[in-house]
This record gives sequence, C-alpha cells and structure tokens, in this order.
Amino acid sequence: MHEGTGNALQGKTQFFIADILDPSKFNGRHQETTRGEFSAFRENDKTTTMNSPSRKDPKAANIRTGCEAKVKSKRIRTAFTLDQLRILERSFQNSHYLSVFERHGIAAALCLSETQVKIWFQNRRTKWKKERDGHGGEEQSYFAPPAFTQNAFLYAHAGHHANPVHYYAQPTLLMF
DNA sequence: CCCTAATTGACTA
DNA sequence: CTAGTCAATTAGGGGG
Repeated sequence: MHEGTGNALQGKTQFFIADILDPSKFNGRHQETTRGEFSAFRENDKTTTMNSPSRKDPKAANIRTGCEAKVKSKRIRTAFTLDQLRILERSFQNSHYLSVFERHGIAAALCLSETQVKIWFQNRRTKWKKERDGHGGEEQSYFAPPAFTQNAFLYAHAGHHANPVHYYAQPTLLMF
C-alpha cells in the first residue's frame, strides 16, 4: 500500500489518490465519498509514526503516485455508522480508555482502523469533559465518573510500556 | 451555526 | 525512537 509496510489490516477507509482511481482497490464498505491525500499518509498505523517524513510532509507520501502537485483533494471525514457508534459508545461507557487489545478488537469488529478507534476515544473524552464541566454546572453529578475498569486502571497506572502485553495479559473481549 | 473526525504539536512513559 | 495522551485547531457535512 504505502512505502513498504502497508499493513493490510489497516487503512480500510482511507486511500491514496492512485488507489481511489483504481476501483479494484477501493472495496471500502464505507462511504464512497472522495478520498484525499490528507489522511492518506497516516493510515498505516504503527508503521507511520509521529515524526516520520510522511507525517511531517504529507506530500511526501503522495510522491509515488506521480501526481503530488495538484489534486487539491479534501480531507476525508469518515461518517461512522450507527452500529459502529453504538459499539464505540458502549465501550466508552465501559471505560474511557482502551487497551491495545480492546482497540484492536473493536477496530476489527467495526471494520475501522485502530487509529480511527483511538481518535474516536480521544475526541469522545474531550466531549465527555466538556459536557461534564460545561453546562452551567448547577445540578451536577448527574453523570457518574468515568467507569474505571481494570483496564483503565492499568492504563493509568502501568501505562504503556514497551510491551503492553505484560500489562494487558487478559484482553477483555469484547461485545457481542 | 453545531457536532465531531482528523490534524498538529508538545509532552510523557 | 515509539506510541500513547491532551489541547487546540481545522474542516466536513448536516440543519435551519
């Protein structure tokens, strides 16, 4: 897919320009909206990193298409389905943080990339905070604190070390 | 407008 | 060096 290492398990919703033009590669079950270069470079989780060249320079990831210059594509915005949101929301109720295993399981189950799941939780935590301490605040404490499950606890305290396996030896699996 | 997915960048372990 | 977090921001798309 992308500069070596296009983990086939990832990048289900986002594609390179060249891939978009090739319907055979575009078997996405997701919205057939326009895909662009914006996110193309990030959608090979774990192989593209924060400071990889492609992150610093998105255009770089597009070079191999040979049409890096123009094609001022929009950045894509995935519209999660209701089913996906239901599961995500349910998971969020269970815990505001995901272990890598949970994330992987959810991503696989929902046909999303792990990045998308990760970001969804990220944004969801932001939203949760906002509605917790925003909103006048008078009659508060309607909302329970975030469920602090074992995984969340481990996450907060053990954190993520080199090999999370040691801390999440018991992957909680995972809805339906 | 609002909602929220995705990006950027500083920071942490 | 890697891969998480969060804050701030950008931007897609729906609604009115």
